[in-house]
Amino acid sequence: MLIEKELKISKQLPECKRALLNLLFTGNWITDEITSTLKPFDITTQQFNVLRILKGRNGEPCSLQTIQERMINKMSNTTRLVDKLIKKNYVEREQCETNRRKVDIKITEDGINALNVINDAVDDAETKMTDSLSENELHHLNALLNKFRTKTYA
Amino acid sequence: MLIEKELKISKQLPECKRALLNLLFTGNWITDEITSTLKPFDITTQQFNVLRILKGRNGEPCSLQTIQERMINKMSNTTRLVDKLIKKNYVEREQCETNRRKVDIKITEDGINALNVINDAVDDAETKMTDSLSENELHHLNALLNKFRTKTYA
DNA sequence: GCACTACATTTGTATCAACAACAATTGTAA
DNA sequence: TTACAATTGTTGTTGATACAAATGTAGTGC
Repeated sequence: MLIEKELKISKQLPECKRALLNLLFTGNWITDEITSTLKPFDITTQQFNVLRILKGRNGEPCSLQTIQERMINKMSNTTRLVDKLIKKNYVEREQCETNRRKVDIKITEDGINALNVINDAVDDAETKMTDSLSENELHHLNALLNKFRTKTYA
Repeated sequence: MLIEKELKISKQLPECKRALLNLLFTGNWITDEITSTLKPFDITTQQFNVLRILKGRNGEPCSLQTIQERMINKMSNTTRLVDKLIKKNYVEREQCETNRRKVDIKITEDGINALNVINDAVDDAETKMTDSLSENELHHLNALLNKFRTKTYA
């Protein structure tokens, strides 16, 4: 659907403004879909994200800083986000031995199990969300987005 | 830049997951840019958005519901968002005469003046942000995004 | 007019996020 | 080995946000 129609904008926008609105709107759309997919599992998208990052490291612990770097939305307080996951017994925290400023965060068995279950639901949702584009179109979209974020220096 | 590199993901993702990450990441990137553009003007992106919506109506008042429909991210509490704008003297609120359940929100002179100034800054930022893509590529991107959001029913 | 439902907005509450101040640790260099 | 700067994480405060319940208004059938 045309973004102008979606947001009930009467006049036609220049292509660049339209692209920005379209990106923001589509991003929110995806966020909403994933949020509601995760709702039954009582976990937020950010918490889910952290679990995925930790699992991606195959048991290797991860500092808060490393987690933050890899998050889709860089947030200002990873400490408290991890606190939530500790309360749920999905991750463990301990002081890093080689650099005592750091904290090692590790995913627990419980966390891995939970993540496996949740991942199935999310995979489903993700597949459905990208249904309308062909593999080729998705590839093209990715290329455009990567290029989009390229900073051009004058 | 490749999204895998941006988020330091070691393995290659399937195209569909990559597209979703890419969209979310790019959306956040845009939000961050606009947020920092607006910061000196002491206004949030959502408040700015509401002002733009109201100005787009050329003086015609607008109910809360109408505003909500047209916002990029549908939020749960437009009342308090408008409260903030009233405090700043950018908008006025009065009960709608024809339907007293509704409230008419109108942008004030102050609001229009502020918006004009802010718009210049935002236009600049928006132009810079879309610099890396050609008009043609932007058009293509828009087409893909519109298609992306098409729901396919089985 | 009265009960009933739908609608539009507001309010209460709990949670979440941004920002800044702080503390602890490490690295470096006189 | 002391001094100073940089890194890493935590905590307090304040404001924003989501969700649910409540309020007030309109329309509809009787």
